[in-house]
Amino acid sequence: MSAAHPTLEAVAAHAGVSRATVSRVVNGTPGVRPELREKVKRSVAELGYVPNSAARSLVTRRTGAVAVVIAEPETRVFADPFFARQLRGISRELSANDLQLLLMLVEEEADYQRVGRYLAGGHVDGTLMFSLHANDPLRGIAAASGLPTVFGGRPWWPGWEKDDSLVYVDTDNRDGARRAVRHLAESGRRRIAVITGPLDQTSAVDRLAGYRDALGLEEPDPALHAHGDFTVDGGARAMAELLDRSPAPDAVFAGNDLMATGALRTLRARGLSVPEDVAVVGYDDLDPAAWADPPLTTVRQDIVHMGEIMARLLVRSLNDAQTPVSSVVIPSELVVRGSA
Amino acid sequence: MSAAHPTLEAVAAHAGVSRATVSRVVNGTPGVRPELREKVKRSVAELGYVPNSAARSLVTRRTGAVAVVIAEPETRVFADPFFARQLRGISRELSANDLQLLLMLVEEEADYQRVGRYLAGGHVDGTLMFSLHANDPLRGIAAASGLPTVFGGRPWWPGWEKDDSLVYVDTDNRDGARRAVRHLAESGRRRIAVITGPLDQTSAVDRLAGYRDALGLEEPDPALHAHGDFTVDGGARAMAELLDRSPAPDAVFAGNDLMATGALRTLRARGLSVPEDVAVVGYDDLDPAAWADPPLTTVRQDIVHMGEIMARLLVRSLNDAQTPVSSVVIPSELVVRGSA
DNA sequence: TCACGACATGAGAGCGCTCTCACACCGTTC
DNA sequence: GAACGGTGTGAGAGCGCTCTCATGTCGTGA
Repeated sequence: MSAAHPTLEAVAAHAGVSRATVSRVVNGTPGVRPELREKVKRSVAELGYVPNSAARSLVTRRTGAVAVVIAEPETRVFADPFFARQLRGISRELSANDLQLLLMLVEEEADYQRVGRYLAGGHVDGTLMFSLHANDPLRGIAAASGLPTVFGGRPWWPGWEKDDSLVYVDTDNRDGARRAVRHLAESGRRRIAVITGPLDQTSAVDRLAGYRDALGLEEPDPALHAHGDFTVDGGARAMAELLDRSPAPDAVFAGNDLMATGALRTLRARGLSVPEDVAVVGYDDLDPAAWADPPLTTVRQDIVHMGEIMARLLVRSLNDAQTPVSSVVIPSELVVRGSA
Repeated sequence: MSAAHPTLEAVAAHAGVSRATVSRVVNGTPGVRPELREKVKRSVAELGYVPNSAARSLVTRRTGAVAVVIAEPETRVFADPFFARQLRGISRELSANDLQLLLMLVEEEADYQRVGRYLAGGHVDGTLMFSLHANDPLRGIAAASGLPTVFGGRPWWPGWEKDDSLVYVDTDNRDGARRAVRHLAESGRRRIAVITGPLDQTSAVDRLAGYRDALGLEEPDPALHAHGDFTVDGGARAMAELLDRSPAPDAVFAGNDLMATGALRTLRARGLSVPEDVAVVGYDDLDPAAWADPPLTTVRQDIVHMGEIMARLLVRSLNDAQTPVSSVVIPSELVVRGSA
């Protein structure tokens, strides 16, 4: 066993060449005689040389790291494996490009400051940001840092449409909702209700828009519209409200699977059968959707792929800052099971 | 607005002191006159100075980063928010100590090599590792890197008990299982079956041991023992097997909530009622456990806290390499709901 | 044979920081 | 008044790397 951490210098001495040549070989820079290149490579292997990233990034001004910032209330992150999937895709793509994934979870006000300072400090080459709420400070932080940034999910703040520096990756919530509701309509349902998520999140808004599209409505019928908050309990409560109004719905489109699960619970408690009395469609295709009784008809989105695309866009703008990249919307797909 | 990234030198010039003094102030080293200290601090604020971490770690040999390595098949990571919770706890504790969280997800053989090289390269100060399977190469990689390491979940390989360099944090699976099964026995159940997870994972093994403890058994009755694989379908299948044998069980302890959910499904399909005909207890207290019908009696473990403890142990050994830290086992708690 | 360009290699500066060491200055003691 | 220790500050080396530039070597054409 040789020294713990041999330096470029040591490899150079071992191979009988200069530091510069070893550097060229290690970095794959052309212009080194093949035989010399081989010799150096052997020395590298023999000594177990690993470049010191601190020294490298000190001179290159590149860190080889990307920050993934997730600003989410506990509930959302815990209730579904959304971020785990997302991270999986991101991780794959980043490591394929020799980039490290620096995870920053934001919970409280102070965390925003910490993240802001960190990003502005130039410790990473770019960032991937998740925040589902309107007017989240993350946008400002990203802008202040001057770092290439890709958002997960369409962000939302006044005038975002005009901001062409904004790059995001989102699933096609509107189209997915459209498909789900159209499916209900086509199977003969006439009084299709909707349970919406928090309307300060674009996903909830877009899904409601898809519902309106499918039914050709300017505004949903107030009697057929209830608010959940993307939680099981919220869905159960919303379903109860809907049943207490008239006309009673013969179908429900829930803004996500959690709320659909809650709706199922209420329906069961009221002695109504699904899908005979009331058809139910969810959104997200979480694992529990398939375990539900009856199994949920829902909308699937390829979340892992969404993560991959985010990372890919970022990598592209990292490698070529000139050519701007544009946002991507991933298609959604209806999964028909027993509930509708 | 001043230069994008002012250096120590610039701050020194601005404050009219030497680089060394600024460094002392920035790092909180004592031995600087209070008035000078204030002056320097003002300059730092005014110029928006942020230390360059590359330069710093080049000389200190400290990176200020910790790698979190997760080697898990997709299924586990996706099916439950276990790691999301874990990461939450880890993230909190690390950022409280000004350490960065570097996430490395291992999926295939090649990833192990990549991680091994990276860790050996001295890019991080320590590692937190997750791997539930026997003989996972992670242990070797950790050892080879020479980095302080804390494992999540008790690892398992030949002779691990004698390896006192090993530090892990785990929940008390054995005791949790004991409580769960004792609860079944105390409510008058006589034929308590067990559905086990993959027995190459310590959590599955320990939960089985707890089952034996509670019943005072050397080995479980083969007729009352079935294998799931920690999945819903596995649990459903195992439950069917158990019901086809005799004597039919009047209670089931499932090694996790997923399998318990599957068991519930089979019982419902067979027209058996829970808990009247068969009582069911799960493990983990995932969110879907509470949504099940009937809601699952299960065992809760404080996963966020587990993450915090892992990070805390690592931080401690980072700050004081002399004093060894010892493993920690987090208590588990029975949550009684409708299913048993 | 000589001038020339193409190509391969080495020398050396410098990235921004920490840390050791030398030095200056002060108050104390004999 | 000289010697002393304590304290605060600055000078400067050096961490391991990249990258520019100078230098050396070769093949080609006149």
